[in-house]
Amino acid sequence: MNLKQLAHMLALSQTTVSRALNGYPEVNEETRRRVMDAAKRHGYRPNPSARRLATGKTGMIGYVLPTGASVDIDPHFVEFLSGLGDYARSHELDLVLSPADADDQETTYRRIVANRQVDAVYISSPRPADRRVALVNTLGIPFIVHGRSEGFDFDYAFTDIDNEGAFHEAARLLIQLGHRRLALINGDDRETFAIHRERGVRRALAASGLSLSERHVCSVDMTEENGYRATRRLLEEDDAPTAIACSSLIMALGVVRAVRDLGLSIPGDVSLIAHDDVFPWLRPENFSVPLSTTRSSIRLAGARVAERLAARISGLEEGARGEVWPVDLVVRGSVAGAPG
Amino acid sequence: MNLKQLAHMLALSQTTVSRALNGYPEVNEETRRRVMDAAKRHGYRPNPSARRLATGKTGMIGYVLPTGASVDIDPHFVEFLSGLGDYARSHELDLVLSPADADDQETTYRRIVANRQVDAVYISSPRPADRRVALVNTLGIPFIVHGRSEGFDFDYAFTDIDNEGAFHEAARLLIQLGHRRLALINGDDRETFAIHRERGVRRALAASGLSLSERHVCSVDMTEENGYRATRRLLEEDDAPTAIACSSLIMALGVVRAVRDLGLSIPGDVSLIAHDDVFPWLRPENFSVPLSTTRSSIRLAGARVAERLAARISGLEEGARGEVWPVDLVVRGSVAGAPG
DNA sequence: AGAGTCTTCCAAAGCGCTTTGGCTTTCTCG
DNA sequence: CGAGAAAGCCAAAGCGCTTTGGAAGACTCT
Repeated sequence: MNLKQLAHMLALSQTTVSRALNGYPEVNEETRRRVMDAAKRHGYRPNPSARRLATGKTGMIGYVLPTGASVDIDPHFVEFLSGLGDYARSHELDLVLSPADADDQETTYRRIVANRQVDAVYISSPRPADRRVALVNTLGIPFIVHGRSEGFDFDYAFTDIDNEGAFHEAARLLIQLGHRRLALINGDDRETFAIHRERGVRRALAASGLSLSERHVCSVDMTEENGYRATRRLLEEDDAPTAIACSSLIMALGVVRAVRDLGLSIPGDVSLIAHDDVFPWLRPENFSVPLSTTRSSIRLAGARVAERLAARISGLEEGARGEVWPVDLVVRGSVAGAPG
Repeated sequence: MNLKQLAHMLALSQTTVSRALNGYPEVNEETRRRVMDAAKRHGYRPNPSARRLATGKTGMIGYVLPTGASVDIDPHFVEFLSGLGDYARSHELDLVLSPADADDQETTYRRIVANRQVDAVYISSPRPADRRVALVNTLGIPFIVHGRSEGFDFDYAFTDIDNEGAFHEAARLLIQLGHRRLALINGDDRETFAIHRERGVRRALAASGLSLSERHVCSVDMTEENGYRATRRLLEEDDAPTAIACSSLIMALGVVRAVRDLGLSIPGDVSLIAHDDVFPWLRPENFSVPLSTTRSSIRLAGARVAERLAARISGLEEGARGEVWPVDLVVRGSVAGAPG
């Protein structure tokens, strides 16, 4: 059942039927009702390919997925996706993932924009002066950045959490508890979130006349194993830290294992605070020693990004508004006063 | 730059240019070269929307993503996606995720097929007599099932791993080590994979005249917490099992924690084997006691599914061939002879 | 009653590609 | 040398929708 047939059986022109269906004002309400009714009764659904060709609108939002044998997609991604999908569903938006060589995403961005394959895109895990952000900005497609980039001469729309504030608070708490030597086990420090977290820790330390030793901060892929290794290295030094801030729950698993392997205990010998993106399958309160966290649901962020993308597509949202969500500091058993 | 312009500047018809570009035989090789060359030089890329409208081909593969506030997407999904994306990239295929109410996916399947939104779909986590499989089969769109359904009067194409064989081997090993009371901490037993795993364990036990107590098998969402709870419950009983088979590494984390909380040890008091889908961020060899596993890379499965979908789209693969991959049994420190 | 204004609808022109059917031109071969 | 076949190209008709530019009729107002 296509528009032509529907129009014919209603003895109307395609124009009128199309307009009736799309809510244009220049059609009699009575006629509109008739059309709507017939459309529903015959299960008419406009062909999206045709509509796309005519309007350029796709009803899809895009994401360029970095791939490659050595590229691991974060488990965070799936949780973000849950939120995004949940919102997208309610607005009949689909999500198209365009896999790209991790080292050449530009080609793919250009392609999906030039081809009008999606109405908007989002960008995640941005770095300072991220080329993707600059690119989509010049390409002129609506977009939202999940996280923040920095150092551009233009503004852009983003949704981020207050990473610096979160880790500042976490560090401040540890310092108040008497810790003097903190360590930070961070994610990839080429990404903005990691930079902000480190900045937060440093700022808290500086406020008390302390500082973060270079040897006490490390930047690694956020796996359990890397958490373990980093912790072993940290705790086997002479001036081992008495408190650790850690950028992910998964790494925290490794931290806990390392501490145990060394015959030490949490929080007796080492206090630990990790960032929790709120995975349903791994909860900080269920760690052997309940884990203190800086908490922010990445799933909610996904929903919010979808919401803003939808708003931008339909023209409800404009401009370069960035929003920064506060992060909860949740104190549990894994922190205590400094030993000695 | 569209076809019309390109044709005009080459002083050829659109027909000829189109044919030259698409490899049709009725065009002079010399002409084809000229066309190809000009196309490349001017960066001509056919407009996919137009091509779609004309041919019905989209260059996209589809997945219906169950969503809802209470629906969690598995971290397995992202790893599968890595593999899928990696292959899809090399074939210029995009993946479209269509979010659907978890309780009404049928509407979405019908929509994406009726609208010709994708060239093929895949289905994951199937159950016996899965309605989605029956549906896409009747809808007539090319598809691959990742996993297996059962109980249809038709055949279909799938890629699965030998879950029954894997857990049969695992159980057999435990039995050989003298264990008599096994337990199975399984995933959702409405899904085929879980049914097959349970069957494998039962078959191994039966072969030695043993059986799996109903109280020793449980079916839960695969979270750390559920692994913990199940293990506590199991080990606090009178006839507590001496060996546990577990359907995921994440649950195994909970198992390990529970065993420790109870003052018991692995493998001294309890042997443990878990299934490992091979996550880069959590490795069984790095558990405090290195974990024995049945191992199969879900990422490779993703790549394989993409490969088969691509083959089906281009007509290279036909028929209802199902393939079942063997699973490695990797023995590490978490298994030992039965205590006592 | 005639001019002007709405209201309501329509024919037709795109959107950019593929594909059908046919028209020249060249080649082949008895 | 002329008929038939093959090669190489083209014009035009879709694909199914939106949107432009009217047109016809109904209504208002002087």
